[in-house]
Amino acid sequence: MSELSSAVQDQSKAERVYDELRRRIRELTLPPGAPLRKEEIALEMGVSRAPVSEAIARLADEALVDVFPQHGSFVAPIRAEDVRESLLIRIALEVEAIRRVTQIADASLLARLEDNLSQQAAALEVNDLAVFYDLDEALHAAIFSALQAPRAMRLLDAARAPLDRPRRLGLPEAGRAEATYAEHRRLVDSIASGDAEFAAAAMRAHLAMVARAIDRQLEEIGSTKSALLR
Amino acid sequence: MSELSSAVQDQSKAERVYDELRRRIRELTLPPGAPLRKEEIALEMGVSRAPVSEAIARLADEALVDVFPQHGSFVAPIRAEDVRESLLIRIALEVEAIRRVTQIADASLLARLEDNLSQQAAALEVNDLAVFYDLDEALHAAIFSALQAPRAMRLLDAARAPLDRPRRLGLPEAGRAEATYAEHRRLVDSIASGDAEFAAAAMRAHLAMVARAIDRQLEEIGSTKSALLR
DNA sequence: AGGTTCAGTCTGGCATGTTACCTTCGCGCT
DNA sequence: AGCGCGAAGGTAACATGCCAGACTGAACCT
Repeated sequence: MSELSSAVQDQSKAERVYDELRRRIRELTLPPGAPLRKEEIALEMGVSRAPVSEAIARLADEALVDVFPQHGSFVAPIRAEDVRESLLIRIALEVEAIRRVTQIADASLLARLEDNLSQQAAALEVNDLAVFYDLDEALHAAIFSALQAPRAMRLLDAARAPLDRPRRLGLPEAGRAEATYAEHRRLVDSIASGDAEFAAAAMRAHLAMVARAIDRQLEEIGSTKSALLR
Repeated sequence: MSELSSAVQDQSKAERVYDELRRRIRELTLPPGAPLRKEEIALEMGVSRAPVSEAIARLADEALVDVFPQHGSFVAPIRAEDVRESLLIRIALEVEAIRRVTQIADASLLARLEDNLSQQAAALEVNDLAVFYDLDEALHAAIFSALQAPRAMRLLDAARAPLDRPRRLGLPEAGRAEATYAEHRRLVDSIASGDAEFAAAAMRAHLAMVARAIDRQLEEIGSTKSALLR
């Protein structure tokens, strides 16, 4: 048995459980409020309760899970305050990041960003929103990765997770993807310009639009599926 | 027995171990490179290895501890890259925070900030740098706490921890405390002005000075106590 | 003598048993 | 019938035992 599992074990079991649970929560396969029974999860994933506990502890850090000691662990409801706070963190990190990246951007980075933008345009052409969103995430990640700041990038990723759920719950808005593309276009152009203040303003404007979209989605969710909120 | 321990146990054992280890690492009681033997720590703190493991995992998240699987856990060396990244995170969060706080600051907050500044002046008067630094931290915390963003505040706290060690290791610089006080004075004034851009610039300037001071300390340490760095 | 292999020892990761606590539900008391 | 109280079930937190991988050092081979 161990020969097979060791082949997969480039990451620890706790890490695998963490990744899997996180994915399910972000995709709403595990909906807000769902109980996380450690025993059950351990059984399903073929591990013991210990790595499951560690995974849940990490998810609790990211506000994706609520742990009530001696009572139970549950997928966290979508709390407006958590979403606001995640946005604050995201804005802080991404605005500072683009400021710095603008000053160190080289041709190779700009080429990668342009390539991503082309793919975004192609995805829009065929109206594939799932791919478009992946590219959206990839663009932001590409900008950030130029900083060589893995820990900060992890924080950004953690901050983005709670923002995924309202987006997936709400209906896609007509024209929003096209508007997003235009904002991304401006982001890349502003990086190419080399003007940090200009780039920061572009990022801030972009994320303000993201914030407004999420607000509308929260409202939409609140009026129909309030059970998921609290 | 349980009556006594339950009285203390407003926080879990894992949390107590975490707090204690973190304190020792920040104060350099546990110097960079020191091995963290779980068994030993568990024995000393009167708990089992499980909560110690959880504490160490959390410290590894904050880059205060390096874990080498199947080999050992050690207090992380002071890595220039970690310090740089922590500063990036700190600047990002604090600049964004002061922008927002400036827009929502009320008289009560300003009064608290002014009170803190008075105490800073008093501490400088009697040349008590330890108290001055506590007040420094408290001032930043007071600004941030106005945001009602506990998770972001935790991130900020985590980002500050790696910056403590170079400061404590290096010699205090003549006049630096006085200069810091002046920068703090400008920070509070800029918040009172209500101009978010101005306040952000003041915070950025302040943290740039902090960064330069830390850089000098890193250099000083590097030339004399390089064992602690790598 | 130098290099290599292999056993010993130490470590963290994981499995599993135990404990203490919180919730709930049902029984008994008023 | 209503209300309080206590027992039971379920949970996270913790204790403890076990295992596999990584370094170390010594013996052996070249």
